[in-house]
Amino acid sequence: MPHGYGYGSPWWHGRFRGCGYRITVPRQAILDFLSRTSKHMSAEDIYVGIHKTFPNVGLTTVYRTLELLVEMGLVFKFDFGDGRARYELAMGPKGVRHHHHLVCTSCGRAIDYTDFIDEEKELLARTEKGLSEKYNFRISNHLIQFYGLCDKCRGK
Amino acid sequence: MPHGYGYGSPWWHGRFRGCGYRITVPRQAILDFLSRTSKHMSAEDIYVGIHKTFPNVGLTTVYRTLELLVEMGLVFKFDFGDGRARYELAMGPKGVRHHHHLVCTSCGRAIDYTDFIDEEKELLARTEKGLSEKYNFRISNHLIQFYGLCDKCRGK
DNA sequence: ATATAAATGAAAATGATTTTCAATAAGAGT
DNA sequence: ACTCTTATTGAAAATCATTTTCATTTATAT
Repeated sequence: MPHGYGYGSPWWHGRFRGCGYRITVPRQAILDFLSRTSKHMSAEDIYVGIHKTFPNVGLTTVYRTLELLVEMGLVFKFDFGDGRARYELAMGPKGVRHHHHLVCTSCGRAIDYTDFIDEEKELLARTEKGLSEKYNFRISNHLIQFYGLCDKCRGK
Repeated sequence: MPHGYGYGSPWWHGRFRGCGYRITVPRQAILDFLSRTSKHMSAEDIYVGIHKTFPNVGLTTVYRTLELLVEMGLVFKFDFGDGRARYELAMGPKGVRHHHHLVCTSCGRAIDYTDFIDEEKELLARTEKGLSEKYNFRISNHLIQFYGLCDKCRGK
């Protein structure tokens, strides 16, 4: 099997071992679950999602694991303004899934978009460089979100 | 006094009256306080800030007023990732204060920046147009934040 | 197989924000 | 100015996502 991780250890085992973190059932369950969806999941969504298969993984552990994954850079954490954080796998075997969000201020739905990323990337790189120098900031990340009304909510 | 609103009713009275909202002491206090600062204030910051002069304005009213002001578009609400919302006056007599933020992931400090706004504006306008059409979204706003370590937090 | 420290789950704590509800006050009409 | 109507308010209680505590379990180095 050239490329792909169908058999053998999942690709992220090395990252864990390298950081001295243990590979546990809840962590595998959560990463596996996240890798099977492209939606924006809340901690509770994930808890519910794995509960059928792993009934003894608690919500606390989901929160703790997500915090760890965010800190490791494996997961992105977003705030769409409804008071609960959303999580998404940052990258898979194929690399970083770079995208931004269109958030509906009425129903809270968030749509991923990857359009215009190339021009955007170029501008962002320049902006980051300029800002880093001017404010002596080490920029590691950015967030772009557009807000508005989705097609369903437009008709009032 | 040509231009400026030093005497007479504050500029936002009309907006309130037009919406059928009453002009009350707490609302005046909060708007006045926000117009005197350029910092990013939490609801409690505002509560504390006006408490000396207006000891009988409660925290509940601060939250309620901010919600109203955000809905009216007079105030922007931001999330810098520390669990408490921050508020800023959206515009003054001089117009919209368009800027974005550099957020330090270590100390939580947020720096305003207005650099590169012109190029950015152009790209954003194009992106908004494209996204609006493609996803049938009515975009009304956007958020851009850069995350990293500020000068003070860089030296670990 | 064993030791040891990391990881876990349940319950309790936290803390920002919201809701409830009776009391107050803004503003229209007089 | 006075009255009426209803929006607005403040205090206390409720909510709810997330975090902390702590005794127990488990991954993994030995």
